[in-house]
Amino acid sequence: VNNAADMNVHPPRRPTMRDVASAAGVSLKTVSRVVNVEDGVSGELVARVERAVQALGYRPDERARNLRQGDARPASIGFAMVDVANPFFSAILRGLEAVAHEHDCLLLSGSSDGDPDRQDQLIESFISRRVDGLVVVPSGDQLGPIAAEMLHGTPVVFLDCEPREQQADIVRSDHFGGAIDITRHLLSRGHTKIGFLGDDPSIFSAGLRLDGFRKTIAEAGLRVQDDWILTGHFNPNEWRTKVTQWLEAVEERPTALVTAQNFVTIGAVQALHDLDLHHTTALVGFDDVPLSDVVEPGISVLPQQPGRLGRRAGKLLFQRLDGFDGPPVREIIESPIIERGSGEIAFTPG
Amino acid sequence: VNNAADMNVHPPRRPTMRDVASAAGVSLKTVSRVVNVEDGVSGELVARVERAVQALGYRPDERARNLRQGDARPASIGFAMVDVANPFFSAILRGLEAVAHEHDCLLLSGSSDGDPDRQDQLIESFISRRVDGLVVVPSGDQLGPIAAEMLHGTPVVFLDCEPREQQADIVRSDHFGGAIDITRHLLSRGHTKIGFLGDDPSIFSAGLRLDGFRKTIAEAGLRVQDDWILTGHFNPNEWRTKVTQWLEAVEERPTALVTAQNFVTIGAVQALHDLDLHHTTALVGFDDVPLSDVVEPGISVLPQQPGRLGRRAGKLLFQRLDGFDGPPVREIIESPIIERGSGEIAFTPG
DNA sequence: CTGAAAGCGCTTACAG
DNA sequence: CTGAAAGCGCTTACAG
Repeated sequence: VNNAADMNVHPPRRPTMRDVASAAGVSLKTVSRVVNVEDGVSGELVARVERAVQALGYRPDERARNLRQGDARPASIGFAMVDVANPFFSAILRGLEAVAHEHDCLLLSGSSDGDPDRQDQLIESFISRRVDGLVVVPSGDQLGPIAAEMLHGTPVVFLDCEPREQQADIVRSDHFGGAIDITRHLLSRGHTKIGFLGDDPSIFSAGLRLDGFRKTIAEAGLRVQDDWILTGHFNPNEWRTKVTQWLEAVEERPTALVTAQNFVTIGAVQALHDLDLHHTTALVGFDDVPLSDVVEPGISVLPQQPGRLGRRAGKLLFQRLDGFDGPPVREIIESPIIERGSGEIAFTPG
Repeated sequence: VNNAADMNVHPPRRPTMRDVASAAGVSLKTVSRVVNVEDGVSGELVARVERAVQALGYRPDERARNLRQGDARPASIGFAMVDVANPFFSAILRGLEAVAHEHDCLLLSGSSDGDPDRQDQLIESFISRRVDGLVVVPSGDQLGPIAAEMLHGTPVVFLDCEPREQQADIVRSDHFGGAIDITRHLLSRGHTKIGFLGDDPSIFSAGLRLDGFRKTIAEAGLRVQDDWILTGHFNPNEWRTKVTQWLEAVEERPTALVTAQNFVTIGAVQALHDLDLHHTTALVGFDDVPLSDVVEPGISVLPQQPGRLGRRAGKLLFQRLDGFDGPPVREIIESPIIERGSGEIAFTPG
């Protein structure tokens, strides 16, 4: 009782279940029962333990609990994405968060910045924390540590992509079909010189969108010109600069643009305005963008539904964690183009 | 060697350090040494252990390691915010993520949606995982479980707010001063009927911004009219509707608006366009918004620097975790207004 | 250079 | 209804 000197050492030791037990004069197991609201403890002991918990400010250590519990109830899931600063991903994250919260489960997340190595690190850090499940929007087409982890029975939902040779649940948009729709939309307005601006094609969705573009251009009997294709991983301001430089330098300037992602769309619209080309150059983008109906002309887009993607992926994951054992689910979400003006600018010769 | 039946049981048991030890014919401790790249192990044993690790696909359990290690190296930090779907917060998160990654540390995060109870749950779930530090943008002015946790020596950085009666590191924007600047900016253009649209004032930053607005209006000898103040927690579309209804219903319509947050700005700009008031109603917002220089008129804003806030908060937190023991740091970041047109619309009588 | 024992904070499986 | 023992997967502190 006279260890005041000890008690005042800087970070006062955090009370453990053992401390609560001795303070309440009961066994460890009794404290465990009370803390976990198991029944079969007399009212008096419950009260005594609860008083001790209060007095000491005891909080159970979830790591220790989880360590012994093994595969009781999902305690945490992990989400690996490209860049949380992109609203597309943060909206997915928000959807996942909501589902995880409903299941009283912690959500770990991180951005890979499109770097496959960084992604592998992320996934490994999730795995080393023994997450109960994973949702992944992969960078690159390597599965890295994911495949091995699936062998251990960890359910994985792939978002916005479709890994080869891997049986797993998938939720994604129709990138290929969407790119075809957008490209046809521009072709039907008379454009023959169409540029494509997008993420690095090593990202699954970006690659498929580029494929859809190429295929549609070729099918229209046009040639795909490589200097009309610009890809990379940039933020809106960087895209603005890139696109401006490109439009100024390109030998023959396209009369229409496909922008394959929200940051690209924002940068490209700004670049067109900077060069005063916004009323003559058609543009349709993937992803909706804030204020796109207020800009002149309005920005035509094929919107994704990131919040819905996130919630759906979360639902599927928890279904698996709940024991669902059916064949892999594969959901492909299509969306129609929203016409706001920029995509309906017709080609005018000369 | 003949337990094939056992091996095929559905989720094959994850190999532990003990499995590696027996496969390599060494002790637990030797495996631990190799896995943690401690020296003092003969080349031959290192090779044998590494072979076994490979063969079994062994991955250390970070929870168990962390449990025994106690306060060795920061393993994880937590970030509680209002809403990750808001780019302001996701940009902060991205900044924090970068710093956490530099320190090889896991970042946990979650959204409270402005609900203090939800925030307490979040913080408690972080604490029960024994995060080594916290970064918090609080909802409401209660510290909930944070204060108790700080007593245990867990460093906390408060972001974008300033809790009363709590010694802690703080990084935030100058909400009060910013609101004064914005309001004066509009007053100096001749406006006397100025509306304020913002987050629920129970959120620290929102409250301070409203205070700054009120004070400046009063100092100008004007009366603060309650029906010119609209607050709440909505997304851009909801704000668009709210603002439209409000502008249509309000007895005397303001000629200028202060929008205290990015989602509000987006919704309000859309509402002004919907009602064709955008060329006559002045508007200055907190936070920058995509495409704000492309809209007509351009949207004047007092930009925050969320990425910088996040990185700065992360740096401070890891400084504390590194043992820095100085007095609380208090950084207040000021920004100038970016004039793009909407804020410079002068009041025209009649 | 290598290892056997004890412990981190909790839960499981079993006794009484 | 209550508890003593063993264990989760690792590390620390100590021997040899």
